[in-house]
Amino acid sequence: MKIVFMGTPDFAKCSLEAIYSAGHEILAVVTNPDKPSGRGMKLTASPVKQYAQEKKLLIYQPQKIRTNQEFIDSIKNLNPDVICVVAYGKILPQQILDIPKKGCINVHGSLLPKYRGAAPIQWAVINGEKTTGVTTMYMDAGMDTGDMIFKEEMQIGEDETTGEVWDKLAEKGAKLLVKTLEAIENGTAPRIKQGNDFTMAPMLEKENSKINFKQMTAVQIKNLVRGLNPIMGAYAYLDDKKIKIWKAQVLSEETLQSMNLQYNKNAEEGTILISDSKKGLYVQAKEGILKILEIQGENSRKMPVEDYLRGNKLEVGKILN
RNA sequence: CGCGGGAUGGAGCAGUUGGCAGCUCGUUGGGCUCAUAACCCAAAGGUCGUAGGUUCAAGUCCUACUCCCGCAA
Repeated sequence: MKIVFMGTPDFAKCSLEAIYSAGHEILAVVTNPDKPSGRGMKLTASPVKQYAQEKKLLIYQPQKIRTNQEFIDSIKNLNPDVICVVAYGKILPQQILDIPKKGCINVHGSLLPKYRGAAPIQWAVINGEKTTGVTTMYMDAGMDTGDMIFKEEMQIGEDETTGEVWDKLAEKGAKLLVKTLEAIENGTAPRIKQGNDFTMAPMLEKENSKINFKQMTAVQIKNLVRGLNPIMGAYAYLDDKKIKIWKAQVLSEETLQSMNLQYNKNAEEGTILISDSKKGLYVQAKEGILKILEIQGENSRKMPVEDYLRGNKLEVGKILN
């Protein structure tokens, strides 16, 4: 089929690669403009653009699309059968949605109608979901509200991070997209209404990455930590210094006690119970103990706690907040 | 020219006004112990990122360069 592909991050690149390999004709690739990013604010091309360049595909990088008639017309002139949108980063106007004869297809990183929005994978992990998946759908004007075509479910491991789930879903999404395109070509693609039983997964704010020991349980903190790995990392303050926690594990008080270690059993939430480069770093949390496995100090790289504690003393009794 | 931090034995850090290069851990050997990730003793391991400069003397001060990292996007 003749396809226009729209997408930006590596998640989208997977899908582009898959449909390209599946032999579809890619008329054009639309991706966000190169943005200054990283240290030194160097202009960086999106993963999708890099792939498109490799394959010498036609690339569009419009700054705006809603009011960009010139861009809309050029897409129209390509006369695509289908437009595939995977994590593009912009909302498409009705005018574009109406262009392809066989519709605009989107790959979304959740089992719709759960987790509509920009950060479905992150929120699924943060909320401690046991399963998630990918969904393909016909796009409409709403935010991830279109009729669904196929879904594929996937388990989230207890210690899996957003990064890991992300990579797996990117693969699954790519395959599902290929399958979806086949079905559309054969005219066998279903249209399943989403219904009203939906939840939202909005873009993550900085505020979402702060650990609140007073309010969150040990399990919630652990889920937050892995949910924000490797995107921004969950942080807490110790003596006005920000420390990020990249990996943590939950222990029950009984488990810790059975380990025969000395510590204050009545400490308030956030208190450092044990800090030892051999035994590890344990912090009191609500409904459990948090064993911190990977940490990052201010202006420092992330490292295993054992390493961190060799050069940085975290005193027992101090409180994280 | 977005802001900032850093480069010191295998790891993580310290090194004050320039004056013998240190700490915690690991490694190796030995000792102690019913036993241990415990304890004791000993050893190995660094041209202090690169190149210049100032100085009797530079990890430390000056200049340039390379590489790494945090924030912000």
